[in-house]
Amino acid sequence: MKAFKIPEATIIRLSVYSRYLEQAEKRGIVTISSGEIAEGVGVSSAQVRKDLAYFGEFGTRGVGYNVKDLLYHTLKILGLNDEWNIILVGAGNLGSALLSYRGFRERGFNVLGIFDNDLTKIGRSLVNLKIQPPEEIAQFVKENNVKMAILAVPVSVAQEMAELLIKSGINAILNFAPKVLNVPREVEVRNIDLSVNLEILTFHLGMKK
Amino acid sequence: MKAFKIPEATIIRLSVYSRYLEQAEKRGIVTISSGEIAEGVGVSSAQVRKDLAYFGEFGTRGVGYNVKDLLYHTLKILGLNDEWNIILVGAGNLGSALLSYRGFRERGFNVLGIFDNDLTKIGRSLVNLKIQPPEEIAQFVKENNVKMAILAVPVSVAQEMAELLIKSGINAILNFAPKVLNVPREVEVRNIDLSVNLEILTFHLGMKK
DNA sequence: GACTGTGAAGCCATTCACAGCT
DNA sequence: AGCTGTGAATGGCTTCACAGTC
Repeated sequence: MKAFKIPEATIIRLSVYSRYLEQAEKRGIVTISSGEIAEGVGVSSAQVRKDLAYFGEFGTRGVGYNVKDLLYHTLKILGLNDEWNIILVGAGNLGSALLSYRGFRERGFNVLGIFDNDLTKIGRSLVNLKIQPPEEIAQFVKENNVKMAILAVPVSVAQEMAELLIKSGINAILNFAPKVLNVPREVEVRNIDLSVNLEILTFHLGMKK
Repeated sequence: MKAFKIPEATIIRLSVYSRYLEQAEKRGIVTISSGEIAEGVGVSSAQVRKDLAYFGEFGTRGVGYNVKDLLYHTLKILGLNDEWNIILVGAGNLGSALLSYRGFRERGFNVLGIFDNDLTKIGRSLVNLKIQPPEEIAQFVKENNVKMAILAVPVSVAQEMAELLIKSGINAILNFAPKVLNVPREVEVRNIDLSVNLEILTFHLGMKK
């Protein structure tokens, strides 16, 4: 169970399997094969089995996997059996949208606080939450057991805000600023770079001519 | 169509190098080494050289790369020497935010049209653009030379909208719906799955205990 | 001396193929 | 007979190390 090095790609797929299993459970499916999961999420069945094998033996040979059971295990592996309190830093367009993104709520992520250093925004409310100044982050994080933050600020202040977050006790950041954040090794960072994703598409379009 | 098989990871990094070079050029830097680029974007210098080598020889041994020249080449490789007209499908929270995201504009992407199938939204304006019904997509795409679309709709209509886009002549889609889209092989799709990214973080946080 | 470009080596992830269960 | 779990083979990306150039 405590496997050593697990490919990042495996974790990504595990998250996708997990959501697929949720749907399958809702549709009342009791047993599912690696082939059916594979079909549903667009990978090979060997890939599904290999990915799951990093964490244990969840299936029955000749039969398949019990949907409910496998869903439970994938959620547990991903750390989703409990809910997560998160904060949002940056109340601009992107931040506001993320706040009302239903997908987070559905997977157990609660945005409890919003922070922005724009004085004109502080005190205003966004979806029932008052925008607070960055100085409040440290206390808020302690009081509300927050481990993760979504960073949706301009590049110019991204590094500075990341450092403030880390000093405040945050140890995982989902960063939307198109900039490589410099953080201590023990802090987890995932970057979502919107332009890069469009540029990969233009690259491929260019190749086709 | 020249290069053989170029790793997706190389394209992603190329996009990052490109933006880094833009900054370097703005700061007036004329020559730059693979080591400096590497340092700036958080990869190894060998990686930088290898990535660039897929596309040609852009540097001078013993000297480094000319910033302006290399920037030009990276933009060209990515297909960014021209601007791109794109459309947005889905005028919900996420769609609205993406519309006002400055990063797209800065890299030459113009959102020219917004479409949504919510009748209460149609006709309303978002950042100077009138929201149009999906039936208009086909004509709009033809008239405005649109090749790419951003898809920010609920999972329930994502596949259907993707098919409409493809029928309308779109051949690259940036998909935000957490669902695997079924599309013909010649259509390029990139998925940005916000929840998956948070879940990778929770996985890693779980591992640390 | 400094830095690029690149074959070779090393490493990691995916696919194959089949033994092992039910 | 059907499907999982997994060692072995394959394929692909990254790192190494150095020859080549300025």
